[in-house]
Amino acid sequence: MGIIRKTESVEILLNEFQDTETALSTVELITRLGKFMNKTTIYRILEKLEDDGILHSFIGFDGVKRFARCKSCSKSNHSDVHPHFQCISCGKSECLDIEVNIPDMSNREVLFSQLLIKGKCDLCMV
Amino acid sequence: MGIIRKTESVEILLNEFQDTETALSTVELITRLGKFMNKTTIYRILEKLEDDGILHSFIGFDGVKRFARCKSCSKSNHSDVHPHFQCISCGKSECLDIEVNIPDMSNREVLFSQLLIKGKCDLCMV
DNA sequence: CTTACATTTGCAACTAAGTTGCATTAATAA
DNA sequence: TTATTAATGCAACTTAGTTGCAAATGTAAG
Ligand SMILES: [Zn+2]
Ligand SMILES: [Zn+2]
Ligand SMILES: [Zn+2]
Ligand SMILES: [Zn+2]
Repeated sequence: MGIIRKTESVEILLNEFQDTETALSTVELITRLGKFMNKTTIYRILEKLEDDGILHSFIGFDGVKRFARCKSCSKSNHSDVHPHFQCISCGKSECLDIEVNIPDMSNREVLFSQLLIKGKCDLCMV
Repeated sequence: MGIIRKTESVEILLNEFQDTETALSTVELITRLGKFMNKTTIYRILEKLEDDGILHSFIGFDGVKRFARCKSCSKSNHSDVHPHFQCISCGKSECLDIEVNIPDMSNREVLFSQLLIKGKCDLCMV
C-alpha cells in the first residue's frame, strides 16, 4: 500500500532524496530527521515510497538498508535495476548509472539481481 | 585473529560446510548447532574461519549474514569472489561457479564487489 | 465552514541479529 | 603433569527494524 495523503512528513522525507545518485540509509535518515518525525514514521513512509516506485532500496555491506530515488519506475513497473557503490572512506553510497549483464543461468530462474561494489569514490580516490 | 586450537566446536561447525556450493546463514547454524554450542561461539568461530580464508561470507536479501566454504583462499589471499544465489522457494543459498565482469569504473577505485541473485533454484524451477 | 472518517503518526513495547565482558573450561606444549 | 593461553558459556547489552493502539491530521462530502 503506497502513499495516499501528502503529509508534512512525506514532504520532508522526499526532500532528502533530491539527489538521484545518492542513497541514504535508514540510520542516516533517523539521525537527520529524528527531530521532525518518529523513526517508525520514517520506516513506514520509506516502505510506501518504495511501493509507489518513487524509491528503491538495497542492503549495504553493513547489513543496513539504503534507499535512493528511482529514475523511471512506477507503482506497477519497477524497472530501476543498477549497481550500487559504497565508499569505504566517506561512507557515501550511490547508484551507478551503468549496465551490468548477468551471466546466463542455464538451470535457474533469475528474478532479481543486485551488484554491490565497495571501494573509494571519486572524491576519496586521493 | 584466526583459529589456533582445533576444538570440538570448530570441528562440528566445519562439518556443516562440507558442501562447497551451499551457503548457510548464522540463523540456520544457530538452530542446527544450538544444542552443541553457544551462539556466541558460533559467531566467533565463523569470524575466525573467515579470517583464515576457510569460509567467506555475504549478506542475503533478508539482511542475514551467510557463510560458505572457500575453494582457494588462504589467510593472506582472499581470492574467492563469485556471485551468490538465493532461492525464493526453498530458501537455499549457494555459491555460483561463474565469472562476473564488473564494468570499468573510470573515476572510482573498486576494492570488492558482490553480485547477489534472487530466483528459483534448479530443484524449485518446476 | 463543519463534520465525518479513514489515513497517518507517535509512543512504548517488542523482536531478532549480533556483540561484549568476564569468569570458567579445555587444548597445547613444555 | 602442569602452566599457559585460547576458547567457551552465559548473561547482559546494542542496534535495526516491527507491532498495536490511541491520538492527531488530511480529505472530501455536505
Ligand atoms: Zn568517498
Ligand atoms: Zn540505486
Ligand atoms: Zn529452491
Ligand atoms: Zn560463495
